[in-house]
Amino acid sequence: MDGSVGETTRALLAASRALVGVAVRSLGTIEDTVTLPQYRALVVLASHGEQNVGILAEVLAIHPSTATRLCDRLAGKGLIERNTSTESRREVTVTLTPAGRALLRSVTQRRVREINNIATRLDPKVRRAAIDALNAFAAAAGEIPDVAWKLGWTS
Amino acid sequence: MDGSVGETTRALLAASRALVGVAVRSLGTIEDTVTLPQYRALVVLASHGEQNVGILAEVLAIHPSTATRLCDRLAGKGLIERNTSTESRREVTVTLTPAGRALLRSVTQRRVREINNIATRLDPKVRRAAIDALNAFAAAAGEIPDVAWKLGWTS
DNA sequence: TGCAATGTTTGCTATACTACATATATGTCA
DNA sequence: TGACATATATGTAGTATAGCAAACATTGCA
Repeated sequence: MDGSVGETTRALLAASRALVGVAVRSLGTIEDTVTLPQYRALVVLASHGEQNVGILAEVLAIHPSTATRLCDRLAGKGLIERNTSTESRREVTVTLTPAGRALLRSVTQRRVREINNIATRLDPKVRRAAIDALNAFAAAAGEIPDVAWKLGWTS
Repeated sequence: MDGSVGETTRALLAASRALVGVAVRSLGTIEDTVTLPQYRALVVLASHGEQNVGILAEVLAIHPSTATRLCDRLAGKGLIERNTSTESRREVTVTLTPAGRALLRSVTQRRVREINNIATRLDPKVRRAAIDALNAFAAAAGEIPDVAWKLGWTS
């Protein structure tokens, strides 16, 4: 135990497994409501506000026509709403509906609840140290050009 | 800043986003080789050794017939091998091939590399604290009945 | 006005996942 | 041996993702 990078990496890898597990379980709630690509689209809309179909496609790295049909299904489920853009009548603006927002909220809530659950079990002294360490880590990670939000995995 | 649970949760949530982002990017490498369900199957085989098709189906929570065809595709790609079980000739044992193992290794390596990259940027003192905090977190998380490995997200 | 560029949708095709019902092979027990 | 249970595979069918090509609507500019 010397605080070397290697040891930190090992610890982070272990924490990574745990936190990814939490993230996956939080998605379990909605897996029969929306598919993963659909969920990703919702996350993009939540974090970046309403978008054109084209922008959405670009962000998700899918073909515009695929985005159209993905929106078909999300709209069919009442999770998004399509409106003609106010700026240009050929553009279609996609917005989260209250139901879509609620779905995302339920995922985050579940995630927070579980993380909170785990944090409660930490020794107070360790917990104090964890805050600084984890914030520092998140900050350091943030310096990397972040594409994860594109994939809808970050919330 | 009082070291309360809420603050820890916030920090963990931030770290979670960062680490999940890392995990997702590490999967990006292989996304045109295997699908997510296929990857999950490989992870199960890696972490739990060779399995029957039936057990695999159960662990992945999919129908046995779905597992059969998933194995068809993985075998077609040379990532797994099917053999008649030594115990019973009606059972089929599924094993990772060296190629399958290599694929998983490449994902983990990419993950380690990126985490290492981030860890390097941490202040040595913080890094020291991070090790303890994250190990404690991973340990605390481990006490929860963990189903994440079922989903193939933990490695 | 007419024509090119832009944004979205639709037609088509292919692959994968999914399950249910059924078939086949094997094991087990009476 | 014969009947039943178990393990896997195959037939069939529905849904989602995905991309390419083509149609369509709209914008903007010459």
